[in-house]
Amino acid sequence: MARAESTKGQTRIQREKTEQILEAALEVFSKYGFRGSTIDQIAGQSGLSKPNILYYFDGKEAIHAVLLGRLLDTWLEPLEHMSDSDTPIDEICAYVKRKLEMARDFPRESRLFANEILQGAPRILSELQGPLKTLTDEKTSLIQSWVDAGKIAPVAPYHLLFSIWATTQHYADFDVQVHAVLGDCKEDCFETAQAHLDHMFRATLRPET
Amino acid sequence: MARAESTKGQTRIQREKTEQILEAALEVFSKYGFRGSTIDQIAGQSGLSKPNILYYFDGKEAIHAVLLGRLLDTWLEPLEHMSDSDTPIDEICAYVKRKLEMARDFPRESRLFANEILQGAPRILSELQGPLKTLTDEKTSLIQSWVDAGKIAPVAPYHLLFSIWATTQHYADFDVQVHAVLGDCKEDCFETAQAHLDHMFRATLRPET
DNA sequence: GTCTATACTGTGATAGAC
DNA sequence: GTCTATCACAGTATAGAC
Repeated sequence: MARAESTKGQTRIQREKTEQILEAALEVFSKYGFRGSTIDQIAGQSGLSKPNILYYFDGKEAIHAVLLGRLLDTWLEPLEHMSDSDTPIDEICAYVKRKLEMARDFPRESRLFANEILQGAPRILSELQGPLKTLTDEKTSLIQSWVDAGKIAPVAPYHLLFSIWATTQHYADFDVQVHAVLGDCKEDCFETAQAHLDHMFRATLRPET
Repeated sequence: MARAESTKGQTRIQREKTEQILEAALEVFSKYGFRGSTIDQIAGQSGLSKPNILYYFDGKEAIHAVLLGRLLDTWLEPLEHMSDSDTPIDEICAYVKRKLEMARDFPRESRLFANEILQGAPRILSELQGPLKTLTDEKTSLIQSWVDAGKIAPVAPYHLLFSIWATTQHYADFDVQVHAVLGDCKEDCFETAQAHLDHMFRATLRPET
């Protein structure tokens, strides 16, 4: 029994099926949450049989855990890229843009994350208090240094980040509501959103003269 | 069998127990989502027995439906109050403040709503396309009229509303993440958030001179 | 390595005593 | 009107044939 735990020592077939399962699981978990999802649904979505899935993964939780584990890296990456700059407003707005693009291109990942947080983050609380907190502490210090240098308006760094996360992820997480309200714009929606958020955060950060 | 459908013709005891159940159900549903919640949990939370709950309500869905029905009225009320004014920026910021207070005072309601939307709004899609869309169409027209009159900066009205909803509800819906990142500030968190959002939306809306 | 058949558990809902 | 006991079903997981 291989029970795909380490990535090493797997045949090509095993890797492919593992990916196939994870892809299907992401689709299902992001739509119905952890408890709302069944292995049957993942089986149907992936085209594999239920026992076959349980051959590759050690249960429903294990699949979910792998997805969450991968997610956090991807999720934090754009923030890691934000670094010191002579034009901090551009730097922050580039981060906003990147984050919005992720909401557009990876809405399922965003919803998987949202589902988890919304229900009290039972499976990733330690990740939030560890890597996430470390990174945000670091970046809020950076933002504070820009404030202190008078390069941007005196904003509350943590809450600025919250506003960025909230406004960008909203387009993925509340997608249904957005489209119910807007009727049905397509990509146009993201272009307008991009322009709006750019305006908003530039205005927010512009130092008083 | 009374099966509490209409509010009329109920004894005082019936109303009380009904409320007791709904209160417990809100607690549970907001925490675990619809499918993640069990009647057992609601029973435990309310102090009533499982069959007793099913005596008052026609099943799990029925309880959830009542909660969602009540929610939408409460949820839209602050937006309804936003009306034409000589100082539109104050009017919008008052709305933001009211919305943030709701996130603080009714986080469970916010999460119940978020859970529902996140999973595709299967039970309230028509409400979104009906009452919610009607109201937002009306209010975005109002905002557009302020833009046209040059009273506020040229923002995209729909996306302005999305930003307000996203930033305020974030403090209820992503509460766990907020506290993981901040450590443990208490009410202080909401005061700082209030000041931050006020600054952000004023800056966003201030017309170019 | 993959399937069929099946055991076991948790959950929604009902029947019937009190 | 409320409880105890129980059913029926869905869902996770396993055993064993192939």
